[in-house]
Amino acid sequence: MANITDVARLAGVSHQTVSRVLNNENTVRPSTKARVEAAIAELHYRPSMVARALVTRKTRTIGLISTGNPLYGPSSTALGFNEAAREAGYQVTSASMSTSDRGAILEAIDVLVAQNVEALVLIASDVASIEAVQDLELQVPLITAESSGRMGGHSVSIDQFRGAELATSYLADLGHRRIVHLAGPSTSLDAAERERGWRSVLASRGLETREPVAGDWSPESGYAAAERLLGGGDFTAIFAANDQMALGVLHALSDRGLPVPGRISIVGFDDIPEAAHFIPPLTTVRQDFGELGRRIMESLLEVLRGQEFGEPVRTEPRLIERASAAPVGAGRAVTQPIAPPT
Amino acid sequence: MANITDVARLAGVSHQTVSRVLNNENTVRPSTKARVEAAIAELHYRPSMVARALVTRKTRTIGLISTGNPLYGPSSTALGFNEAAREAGYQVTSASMSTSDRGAILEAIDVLVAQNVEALVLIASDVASIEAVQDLELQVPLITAESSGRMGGHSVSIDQFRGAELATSYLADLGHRRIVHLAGPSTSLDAAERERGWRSVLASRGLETREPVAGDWSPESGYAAAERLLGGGDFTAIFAANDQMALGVLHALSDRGLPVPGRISIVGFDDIPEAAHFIPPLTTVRQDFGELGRRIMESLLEVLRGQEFGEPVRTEPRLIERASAAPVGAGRAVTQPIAPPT
DNA sequence: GACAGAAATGTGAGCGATCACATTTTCGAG
DNA sequence: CTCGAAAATGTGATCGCTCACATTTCTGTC
Repeated sequence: MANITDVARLAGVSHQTVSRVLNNENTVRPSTKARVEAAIAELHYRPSMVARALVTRKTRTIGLISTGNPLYGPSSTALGFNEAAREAGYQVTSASMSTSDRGAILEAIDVLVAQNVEALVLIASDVASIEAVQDLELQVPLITAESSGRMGGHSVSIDQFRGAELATSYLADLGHRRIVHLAGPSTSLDAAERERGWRSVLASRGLETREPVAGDWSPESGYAAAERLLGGGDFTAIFAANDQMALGVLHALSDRGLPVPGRISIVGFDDIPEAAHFIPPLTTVRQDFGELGRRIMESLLEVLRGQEFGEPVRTEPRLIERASAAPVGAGRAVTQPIAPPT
Repeated sequence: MANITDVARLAGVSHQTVSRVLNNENTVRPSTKARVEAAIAELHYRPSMVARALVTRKTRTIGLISTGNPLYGPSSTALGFNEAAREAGYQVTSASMSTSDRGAILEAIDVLVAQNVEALVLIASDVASIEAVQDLELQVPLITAESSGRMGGHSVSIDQFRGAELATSYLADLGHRRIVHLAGPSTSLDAAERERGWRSVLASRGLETREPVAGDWSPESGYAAAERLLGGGDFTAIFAANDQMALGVLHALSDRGLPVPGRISIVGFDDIPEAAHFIPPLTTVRQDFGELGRRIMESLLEVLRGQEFGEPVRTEPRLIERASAAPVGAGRAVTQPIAPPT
């Protein structure tokens, strides 16, 4: 590979002039600039980012850490972020891991920092991940996609609390008085926010609050949770903390012959691409993950340009009405606890 | 940040000795090694990967390009790859894009190569992406996750053809004689392989082959395709090229009151986490995407160690039996073309 | 305790760019 | 023309490390 000196020699100028052309400083005479560019083209020269990074101390690279399984939400956020970063001229070095192990996260951060990333982004909503980075002394800014506010200004998120309010109010407006919650795992901050939103609406409307049952986001856990919910007493609506669990619920109710929304209404969360084709199509809370990813990059750019972290950026989700929730009494309400199948 | 000279000074040795400790060459006396390590710890020293890369010309970085929407398959593959890479001491710089635009791909490769990645991985199954890289003259090895064999030895994949055979044979063994195919987009190499597998089984068993209807992987397209399929004539089974489209089919059939698998059996492809909770639970072909990602890294390591590309690595998918396919005639077969709803 | 050979450590150059500053060239005004 | 300021270009140091080779310090043997 040719280097800057080779180009300089061929163009008959000094290496510094080549450097000036490379960084298009406008103190180079058009005629020399043309000569240099010709030499660059002839040698197929590409400046070494590594050498440049060594002296400028800028790698134009951002470290992206993501934990947990490759779910639709985080994956979409990562994609949105990645595209926005590339557009802004940044590279993204990603460290993905299926665990949220503190040691693994710190190790990944260490490697990224050693590689001189200019900033870190953490896409993860579980307490373990957030806590792992919370009080870290870092040389570079770190932003999380996290909605509880625990990271102070260093976060960009979709308002999970608001989303849960939307879902729960919608069900309450439909006349449901007993709205149970299928919560996400207790390790998830987003899950906690969603539960909080649900509780808040129930409380403000004076509705009974039954202790929620928690799943782990998977359809399996949704299925299992539905059985526990059904064994636990009377209700007409379920607010599930994500669409996958809602699917499990749909399945469980179908297995028992309980019509949705005839007897039980369901609202999910996320609006995954499948949700519109669940049977029945799922009413859910849509989060624009791509947008979230782009916003993260925007915030990061501000910080990288020297601005202080401002208020946490928080965007609003929105309710998508489909067919899984209906006015209470549209079918017969479940009035008795239902025994599990024998 | 401290540099190698600072450490050397504090430890009372030369920078070269520090370098030796860093690269744990065993020509350093244990006592000096300990002194150096103490100095490293005291200064919180971390060697600059950038400086190291400049001289060794090795960045220990791999460029990962992925195109298209964040589907379960590619995302899982990327995760598996990322974890394997980290374990092997490599970083992953990823360029994800929702398009498969040739220009965008070449641009991304250019940026990655300029950054001195040691290898490139392309996770994409559409013709455009593969063609974009197919005849590229690159300084670094490039591996694709691609099953058609178009990339020669430079690919690692799950045998899509075999998976389709599995699905189709399963339906045929169940007694189905008219098995239609809901294909993936014509731009997808994987889709082409799946269709080829379906055709192959049909041909070898002397079964009628109806022209498949193509979707775009989305549940919406599955729904629409089901309607076209139903309008097109008689059949008792559908092999859908992926689970999401199978979901759309399930939805369409449910809307028409056609029982699955009573009248129509369905087999999908991928085994996404939701598939087990579709109504009915979907019989499908499972691909181990995480494994695929790890295999890609394995192959890459061999190449990076100087071995030649060998035969393309090809792993087998496997059929997961659930409830969406049943022996023909378990319900009444559809004998007349069904008019679309008015 | 002298010596050779091995083991341990040190020295200076160089990777490929940018930075700070020095030097040369150009251009317009008098 | 000459002069001086502005524009254009050049020079050498430097970023933080590894490489190649030089030098010093240990060993063990006689």
